[in-house]
Order: sequence, then C-alpha cells, then structure tokens
Amino acid sequence: MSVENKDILINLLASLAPLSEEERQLLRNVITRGKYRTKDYILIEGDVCTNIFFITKGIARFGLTDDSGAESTLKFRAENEFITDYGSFLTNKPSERFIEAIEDLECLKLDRVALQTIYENVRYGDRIGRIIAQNLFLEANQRIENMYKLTPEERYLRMVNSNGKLLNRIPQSYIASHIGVLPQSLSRIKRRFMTQ
Amino acid sequence: MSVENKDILINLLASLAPLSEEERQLLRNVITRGKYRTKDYILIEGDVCTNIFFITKGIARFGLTDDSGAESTLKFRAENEFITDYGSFLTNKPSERFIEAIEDLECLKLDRVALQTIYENVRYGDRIGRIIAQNLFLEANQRIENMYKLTPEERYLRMVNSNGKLLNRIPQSYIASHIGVLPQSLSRIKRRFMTQ
DNA sequence: GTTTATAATTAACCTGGGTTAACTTTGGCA
DNA sequence: TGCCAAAGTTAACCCAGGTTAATTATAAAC
Repeated sequence: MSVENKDILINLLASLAPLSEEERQLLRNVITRGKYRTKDYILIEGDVCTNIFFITKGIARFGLTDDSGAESTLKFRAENEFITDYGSFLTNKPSERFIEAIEDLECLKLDRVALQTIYENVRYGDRIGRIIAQNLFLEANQRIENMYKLTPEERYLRMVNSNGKLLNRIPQSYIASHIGVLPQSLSRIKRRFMTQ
Repeated sequence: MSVENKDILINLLASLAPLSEEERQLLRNVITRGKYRTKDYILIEGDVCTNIFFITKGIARFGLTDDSGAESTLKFRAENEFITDYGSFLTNKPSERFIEAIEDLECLKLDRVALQTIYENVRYGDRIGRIIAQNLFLEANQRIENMYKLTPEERYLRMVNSNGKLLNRIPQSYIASHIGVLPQSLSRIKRRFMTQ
C-alpha cells in the first residue's frame, strides 16, 4: 500500500470540484490509512462513527441489528467505494450500525477533523461535501424505493443480475440478510426458481 | 400571504450559514410562492420534481405507488417543513413519488435555477446546500432504521405517541399506508390493543 | 485424509398481514 | 333532516416468510 493510492481518492474528490496543488497536499496530510482482517468490525454498534472509509482493497458489509438480535445487511461495498455510518458521523451520536470486513480490507480514512479542515480551508470544500451528502442521500433513497417496491424474491433476482461477480465473494447468509429474509427462506426462494 | 413570510424561510437558511443583506434580497427574488387545494397533486409520478417546497400552511403527503398500484405514504409534512422529491430534483429524472395536498396548502418554492443561483452567488451557498442535503440524508436514514427495526404495530404506536395532534388531521387510510399495511390491517392492529 | 465446526438446505408447523367481500359509520350537501 | 358516497370496520380464507429442528454440504484444523 503506497502513498500514491491516496491520490485515487484525491482525484475522485477533484472530479467533484476544482482542487489546487496546495489543497491536494493538504488532503494528503489529512487522509490516513487502515488495514483490517476478515471478520474485523471497523465499526461496532454503540460507538460513534468517526471515519469515512474509502475502500482500496476487499469487501465490507454494512448492517444493523434489530431488538431481537437479528442482523440485516444494508449494503456491501468493495474497491473504490465509500463506506461509513454517515448518520452517526454527522450527528456524533452512537451508531446503530456495524461495518464488518468480509475480506481483508485496506482503506483510506477521513475523520471528522479532516472533513472540517476541508470545509474551512479548501475553496470548494463545502461543494465537495454537498455533492457527497447528495450522493449518500440518493443511495438511501434508492434503498427505500427498493424496500417498498420489491419483494424479497425480486430483490434476489436484481442482486444476481447486477452484482454477479461480487456475489461469489459473499456468504449466502449475508445475501439473505441483505434481501430481507432468513437463510432458510433464501433457500426456498432459490428452489422456487429451479423447479419451474 | 404576505411577502414577509419569505423571510421565515430566509431566516431558517440564515441559521445554517451567514447571509448578507444583499444575499437576502437575492433570495427574496428567487423564492416564489404557490397555493394549492386539498387533493391537489403538487408532484405527480413520472414528472421531474423541479421544486423544493417549504410549507407555510396546511399538510402534504409524500408517497409512492408500487407495481400493483398500491400507494405507500412515506411522510407527512406540515407548516415550516420542507417537502420535495429531492432524488428527482437532484438527478433531473422523472419522479417515482407523488406529493398530495391533504389540506389546502400555501408554500414557498425554490426551483433548480434558484438553487444554482444560490450555489454560485451566495458566499456560503454550498454550505447551506450541504447542510440541507445532510438533513435529508438523516431523514432517509431514519426511515430505513424505522423500516428494519419496527413492526407495523410498533410504527403505529410511535406515530400515536409522537405526532398526536397531526394525527387527527390525517385520514386512517393514509396512516395505514404510512405504517405499511392496508386499512383493514390497521383496524385489526387497533383492535388488538383494545382487547388486551 | 480424517475430524470437526460452520454454512446451507430441507421439512413441518405457525403467524401476521393480504385478499375479498359484507357491514357500519361518518360527513358533506341537497 | 335525510340521502348518499366515502371511509372505516369486521370476518373468512390464503400465503410468504418465520420458527424450530434435523440433515447435508463445505471448509477449516489437525
């Protein structure tokens, strides 16, 4: 993991609004790096989420646990994608979500101080922040759409059709918890397709 | 409805970041007003949502229709609250949501051009936009939490306990569609509480 | 390569909300 | 005041997914 990969993230930010060379250097200074192993939790429910993670290697799972202890997986994220509990990050309140490495992970990290530095010292910092917040809104919005308009069966089909390659790297039980059913029910759903 | 009530919205925006007197005047010029009657749709599915509405009087209902034609109510909004399909507004794509006036409505409106003007000409315009996007994210996030962690029964109880006064202004069938069941099922749920 | 824990599947039974349809209440208005 | 359409409730039946538990498959460990 070289220093250069910070530039992957910096270039992504620069695609949202202009960044000067000094501003890029400032970003290199506030971005930190992290390495985690499969099954590590990079965020645990009850802790405040203090980082926005940008994945450079591996897969992470973002989810929540309901009162009866059952887990739901809200999303999977892989290389060149962000993952964070942005709700907890923004409000500074304990997270009701967890983030688990389901493969060994390498990440770039922006913490709250880094973000504040960007908002105050980068000319278009607020614009970058606005666009990121907008994108996170759109993602949450899409999830709501998905929950209201699709059955578990349809969600499974969509998943198979869209993330084909990613699917092989993810255990069935997590896929089940992502489409909103128990592993037993996912087996039933799959069987329904085979026998017709 | 006097010009002065534009200042309610302007003051709200000024609470997010500093606004000069010239900037306030610019806002007065880009904010427009609208009046609608009960059962009017101020946004229809399939149309692009071109406005952010700020309600100064009345109640609106925000929802979607699934493939089978069943409506779900995602939220109710009343005086001094925003309502818009921010997803459609941001992407300029046809909305998959509707907004219905369930009482006579008076609104202030910001369209896409107005927002762009603010981002380009108001010193902290992007900051205001960032904070609004963040708040809309938090709201969507809360809804997801609610859907995963609560049963329809629990959602009903929460609604009764939190929006007590608003509840009397909203028909049962809309309340049912907000907690995610049919009116028949809401009747059953209410009965479960009475007989125990 | 055999053992052992873990993940995935299958089966039998249960339950909450959907579906359909009849009945009752409410509210607008003639 | 009475009529009628719309809203709300009740009831009988259905079904997808939950629950519990046994079985099979997979992968990790020795």
